[in-house]
Amino acid sequence: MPEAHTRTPRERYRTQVRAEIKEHAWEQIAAAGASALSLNAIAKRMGMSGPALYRYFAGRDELITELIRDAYRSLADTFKEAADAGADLAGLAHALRAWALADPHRYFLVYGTPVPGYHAPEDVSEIASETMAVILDACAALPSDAPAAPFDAHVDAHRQWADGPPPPAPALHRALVFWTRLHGVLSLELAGHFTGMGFDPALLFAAELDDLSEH
Amino acid sequence: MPEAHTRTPRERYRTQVRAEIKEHAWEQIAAAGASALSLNAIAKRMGMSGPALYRYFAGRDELITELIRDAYRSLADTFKEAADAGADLAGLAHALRAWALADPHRYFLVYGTPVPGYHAPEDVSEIASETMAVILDACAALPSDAPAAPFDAHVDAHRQWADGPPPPAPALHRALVFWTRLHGVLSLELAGHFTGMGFDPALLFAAELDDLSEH
DNA sequence: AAGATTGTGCGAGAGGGTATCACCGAGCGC
DNA sequence: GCGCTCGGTGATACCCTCTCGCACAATCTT
Repeated sequence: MPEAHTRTPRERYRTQVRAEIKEHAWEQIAAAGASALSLNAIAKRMGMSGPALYRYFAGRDELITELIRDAYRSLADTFKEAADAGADLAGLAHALRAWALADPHRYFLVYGTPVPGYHAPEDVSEIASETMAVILDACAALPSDAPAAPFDAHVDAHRQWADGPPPPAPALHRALVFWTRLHGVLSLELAGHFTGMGFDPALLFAAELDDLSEH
Repeated sequence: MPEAHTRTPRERYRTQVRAEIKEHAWEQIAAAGASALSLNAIAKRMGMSGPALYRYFAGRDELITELIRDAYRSLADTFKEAADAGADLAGLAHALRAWALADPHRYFLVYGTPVPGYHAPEDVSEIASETMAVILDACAALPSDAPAAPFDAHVDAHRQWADGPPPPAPALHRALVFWTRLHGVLSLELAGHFTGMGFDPALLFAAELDDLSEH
């Protein structure tokens, strides 16, 4: 993290404390999950009183939203870095897997059980589409020898995109398949649904990736 | 639900109240998610005092565990019914999708973000393996013209199964692919990650299923 | 039928959580 | 240097889980 060269010392202190709060929040999430995040506990660990944190975050929801935003941002940056380094789909897949394994709770903050009342702010879905754009670019770079499945025709018929021109149907299909298959393996692995089955999830991930490349 | 032919009227009353509590719990989960489940709120809605519920469930954890158990049981029964009705893999897939869409929160109780401290009781993982067994049976019934991927060799080398003889590697591989791919589409759809992309998730699900059948 | 027993619900209360409030004190901009 | 804004605190209200002792009613036993 580069030194935020903010104007006043107060602002600098403020951003610093905010960052420290988020750090403790991540630790707490790693220890007991996002639902057990407690502002009070964070305050106590920082040697502050409970209500003091409300000077920095409007409430628990805002803090969690910020963490979610950071998680999305981190994933998008990871993908962009990999793409800038010339990674193809396999490279992106490995970057995704490494990112997920590095902090499973961060992964679940992005792709885990949604909270019914919660609606992600605008910029979060924007960051999500950044991530999707990287995958789409990698897919568009591939020859489209796919036999034009009925799904592609459907996409062609219903294409509507948040902003900008919609991607070609085969590339979108490929990107969706990439995304959903890898997420399928990763999320079940991280949730521990493969334990006791006696195989290495990494190899199942690799097998799915191979199948994606051949197809 | 068949009338539980319990002996004493008291036992009958007890099971009835327990069932009613669970019903209200499901409603509350549907409204605000599992993390917001409140014994107090359930008690108030049932016209009882807070502590009264502790006569029926040892605590919040036990209630949630019971709900999770019911969810697993419901999924396993759905699969078994479909299999008994002669469903092939496609039939199982549609049964799974229908089950998931009927109550997304139930799906996330099974396959959603895990709670760090929580460990599923023995019988829950047993029910989970019942579900897996149905998929495996359907996979074993298919001709294995797969080209013996390296993953299959790995499974052959490391086969160890909870109980009973381990399944043949190609069938297990097929079952895992079936499971992970459909879960990948379903979980992202239910979590709302496809909203705003302008395509019908059902068709993506169908496309993945087609690919599974061809392969 | 009457007593003993067991199950059931209740109020009180401990302990912890979110969030708001008025109130200080210290550092900052002028 | 002065005023003002910002950061921190204790008090407080309200919610939650969960425990305890007590009262009441239904059941079982004699």
